[in-house]
Amino acid sequence: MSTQTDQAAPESRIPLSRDRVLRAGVELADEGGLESLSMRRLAQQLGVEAMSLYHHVRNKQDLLGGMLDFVYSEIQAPSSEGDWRAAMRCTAISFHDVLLRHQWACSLFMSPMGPSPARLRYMDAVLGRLRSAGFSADMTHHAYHALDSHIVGFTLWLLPFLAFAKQQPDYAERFLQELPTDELPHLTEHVHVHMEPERPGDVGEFEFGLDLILEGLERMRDAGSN
Amino acid sequence: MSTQTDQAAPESRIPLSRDRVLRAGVELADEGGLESLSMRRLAQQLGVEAMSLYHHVRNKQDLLGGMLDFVYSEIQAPSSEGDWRAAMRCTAISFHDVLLRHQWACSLFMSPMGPSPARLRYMDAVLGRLRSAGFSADMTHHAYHALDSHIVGFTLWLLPFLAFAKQQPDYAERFLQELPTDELPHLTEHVHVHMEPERPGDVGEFEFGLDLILEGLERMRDAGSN
DNA sequence: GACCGTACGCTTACGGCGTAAGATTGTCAA
DNA sequence: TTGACAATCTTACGCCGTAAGCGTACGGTC
Repeated sequence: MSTQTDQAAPESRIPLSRDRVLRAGVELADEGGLESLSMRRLAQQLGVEAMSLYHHVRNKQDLLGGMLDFVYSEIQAPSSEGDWRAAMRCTAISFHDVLLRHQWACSLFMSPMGPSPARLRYMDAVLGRLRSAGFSADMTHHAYHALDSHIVGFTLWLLPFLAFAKQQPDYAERFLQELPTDELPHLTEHVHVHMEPERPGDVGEFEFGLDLILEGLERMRDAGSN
Repeated sequence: MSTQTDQAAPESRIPLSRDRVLRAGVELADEGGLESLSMRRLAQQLGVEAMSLYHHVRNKQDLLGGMLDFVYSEIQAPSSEGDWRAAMRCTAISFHDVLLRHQWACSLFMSPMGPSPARLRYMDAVLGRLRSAGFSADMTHHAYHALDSHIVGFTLWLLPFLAFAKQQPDYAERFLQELPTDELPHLTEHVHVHMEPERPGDVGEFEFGLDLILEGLERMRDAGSN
C-alpha cells in the first residue's frame, strides 16, 4: 500500500553500530574539536536521536575511550628488523603525525579510562623492540617513558600554536610587537628563531629532541652499565 | 539603628577581587579537578552568586587562564649561578612538582589562551639560563623544547595512573591479573618493573629522562657543532 | 498464520552548565 | 540629602549528559 516497503530513507537502512558511532565521533572531533562533540550532535550526524547512541556506547566516557583506542590503532608499530633507532624514530614520528591528525586525542590522555586494547598493543610492540635491541628490562622501562613523554609533551606544546597560526597567519609578528622586548630579551630571541624560514636539511624541533633521546639511550646501552 | 553598621556577616565584608576569585578557583580545582569547577560552585565557595564573578573575570576561559598563570608563577626559576645542569634540573623538578600539585593545569596546556605573564617570565628565565651556559640561539631553542616536552609529557603520562592508584591501591596487581600475559609479554614485564619497590639511590623515572636530555645537550654544546 | 522475546530507535524529562540582560543594593563624593 | 557608580543578585535562555519508559520491527517457535 502506501507503506514504504523498499524506498523509505534508503541511507538510514544502514544500522547503527559501535564502530559506526566511533568513526563518526572521530570525524566530528577531527573537524571541530572535542567541544563540538556532543551526544546530540553526533546523533544528528548519524541521522538519529541522541539516546539511540546509548545502545552502542555505555556513556560519553566510553565513547571517548573507544575513539582514543581508534587513534592508537593508527600508530605504525616499530619494525622488528634493522636499526632499532630507525625503527623507534619511525614509530615516534608516526605517533606524532597521528596526534596532529587527531588533535583532540591529546586532551584525553589525562582522563583515566579503561584499558584500550590498541594502546596496550602499541606499548607491548615498543617495549618488545627495545628489548630486542639489547636493553635490559630496567633500561627498556626508562627508555619507553622517555620516548613517550617526548612525543606527547612536544605535541601538546605545539598544538595551541598551530591553532593560533591557523586562524591568524601573522600571529608571531603580532606577538613580537606586543612583547616587552627589553624585559624578556631571550623570549624575544626565541620567537625570532621560530620565525626563521626552515633551513634545508634542518630536522624539525620534534626530531631534534627525539634524536637526542635515542642517541643518549644507545650510548647508555653500549656503556653496558646495563 | 537596627541596621547593622559593623557586625553584619563579617566574613562577607571581604570584597571579591580577581585575585580572590583565582585563588578560590585554584583551590577548588586542586581538590576536585577541573570538572568540579563551575562558575556556580566557585561562587558558592566565595559566598556569592555566579554572575558576580563576571565583574572580576571576563568569562570562564579568562578564569582558567588566570589560574594557569598562577600555576606558572609557582615554578622556581633557574639559578643564574653554578652548574647550568643543576640549575635546569632544579627548575624542571620544580615544574614537575607544581604540576603534581595542580594536576588540572596539564589539561589547560592544550587550549589556546592569551599570553600569561608568568609563563612568559618562566620561558625567558629558562632561555636566558641556557644562553648564559654557552648555548647558541639555535641550540637554546631546541634545548628548551626538549626539556619542556619531557616535563609536560612525563607528567601527563603519570597523572592518570596516580588517579587510579589513589582510589585503588592494588590497581597494578589487578591490571596484571587481567592482562593476557602471553599476548603482551613485554607489557607484562613493564608492569612488573613498575611494581618493584624503589631501590635506594634510584633516580625516579622522571629524573632519568631529564638527565638523559641534559647530558645529551651538554655533549652537543661541548662538541661545539654550535 | 499466530505469537512473543529481544534489539533498537524515539520521546520526554531532569538537573546542571555558561552567560546575556536587567534590577537591586551598598558606598561615597558633592 | 542626593546622585553616581560599581558590585552584586535575579531571571532567563539554550546548551549539555543521561535516566526512564514507549513503540516497533524482526527472527524463531509453535
